[in-house]
Amino acid sequence: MKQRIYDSRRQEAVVFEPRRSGEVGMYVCGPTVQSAPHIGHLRSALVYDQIRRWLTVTGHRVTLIRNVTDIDDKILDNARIAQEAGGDEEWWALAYRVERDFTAAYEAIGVLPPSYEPRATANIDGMISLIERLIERGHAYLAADGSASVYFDTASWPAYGALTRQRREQMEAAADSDPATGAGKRDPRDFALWKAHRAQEPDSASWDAPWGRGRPGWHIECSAMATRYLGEEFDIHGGGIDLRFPHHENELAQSSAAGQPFARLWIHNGLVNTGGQKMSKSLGNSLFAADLLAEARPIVLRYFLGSAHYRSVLEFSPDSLAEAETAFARIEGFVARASEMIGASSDEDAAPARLEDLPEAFVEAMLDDFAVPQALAVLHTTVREGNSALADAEGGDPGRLADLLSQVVQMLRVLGLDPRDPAWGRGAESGAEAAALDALVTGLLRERREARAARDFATGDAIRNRLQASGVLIEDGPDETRWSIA
RNA sequence: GGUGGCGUGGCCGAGAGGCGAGGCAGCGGCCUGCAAAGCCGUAUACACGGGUUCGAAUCCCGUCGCCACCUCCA
Repeated sequence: MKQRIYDSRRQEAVVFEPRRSGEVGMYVCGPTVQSAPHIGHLRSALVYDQIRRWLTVTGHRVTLIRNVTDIDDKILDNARIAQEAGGDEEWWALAYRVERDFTAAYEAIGVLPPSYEPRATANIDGMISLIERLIERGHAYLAADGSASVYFDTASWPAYGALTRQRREQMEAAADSDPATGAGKRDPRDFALWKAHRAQEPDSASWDAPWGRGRPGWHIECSAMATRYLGEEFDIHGGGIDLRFPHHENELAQSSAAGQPFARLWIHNGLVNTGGQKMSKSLGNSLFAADLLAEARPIVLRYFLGSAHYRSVLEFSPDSLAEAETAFARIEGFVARASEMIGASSDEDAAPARLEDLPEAFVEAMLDDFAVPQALAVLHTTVREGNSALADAEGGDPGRLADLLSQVVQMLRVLGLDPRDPAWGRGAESGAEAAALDALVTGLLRERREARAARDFATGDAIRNRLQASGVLIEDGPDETRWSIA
């Protein structure tokens, strides 16, 4: 069975054939680093992380480029507002600080670093060449007001609207979001490729160009960087569904008008809703990464974000993370108990996921447009079988248990959810603290065992309650009592 | 006005012509001194009305409701 991917340009699932067999070039729209990362950014990054991991497992060498847009109106605005309030942070310092927040949040939930993360400000020359090419070809023009602004001429490009199946004539004639730089446009649907420098903006936010000093418009940076790192034609372009228009439409228009085939396949991930409503800055219902990470373990947050198909809306409710915690803890519980029972080796821990070790149903789900929720169903079913095998392991088949454990761990690894992966940090305590805690708990459990042996259940239960109150959960097994931190 | 999506059991969430994915919560049971964990069992679910079909949650027509995008968005 071949990999199928839903191409949101063609609006249908297609069999994925990379340009070069065994290699995939993938460009994903990263954040505009203007303010703190929220759950939507995490979901988006996670979606492409899982796709990238899966394509790697199925034998592709994936080059993943995820940009950082570190120059735009909002960044300048936010820096200016903060400065007016007495701050002294430059726009570029703000952008860099926010970029680090993003990196930290991505890393927290186990998103692997892309192959490269180009910054817009480091690719101005590529954007300038692209704009020159568009001017030469008659698809861009200098602003009529004599400023250095340059606009894409949508009327000159009949295919404009191809990505989102909209006809130019029927598009709402929206006023330019920024009248100051929107001046000199021939048509309200034209978009800025280059924004002339304005006196009130810092000099550090402008660059020289053949038509005058200024800074790049939004959209052009992605065209330039995708081409630079992946070539004029590449396999997959991804991003949030809200970027489909105008951002991706404009990328496609300017790149193809410049004579480049550009992306062969477009992937768009769904957004996160709260209370049935889109979460966004303007609605003030943002769920920030920092708050979520304070509320739930990172691995649980990752599990939650993968619980809906990547193209579906993911509904976040106040109970979501607690529910995810319960569900994921069940998987972890099995992995822990089964590992103890059969004593999994550390060699096995380190082994990368292998296609042939995965259940067929899991593989089929992933091949069918990365159907992670279906893959999770296979995972849960395997865990249940594993727990059954564990329950009668005494007189049962240890080989079967080992096999099921291996399958579960392999699936978790593919999804980036292996609780034994050192990336998750195995708890915060140092070795000495862990040893001290272990000694204390073990001592209490010994006292409890003695009390219970003497049928003094009141004392035994009191010890259990005390441990539970401290966040230590205990489970009585046939021979010994396991304990874990809640 | 244009473009696209959605409506599945208490909740989340897959599926897309024929065996009721999976998770959370609930209920009954097993295990346990009691728990916890785990296992087993447990639901006349597909917005509404028509139609096509031997058979429709799935396809077609219509209706209602919700959401997103149309130059700030992941």
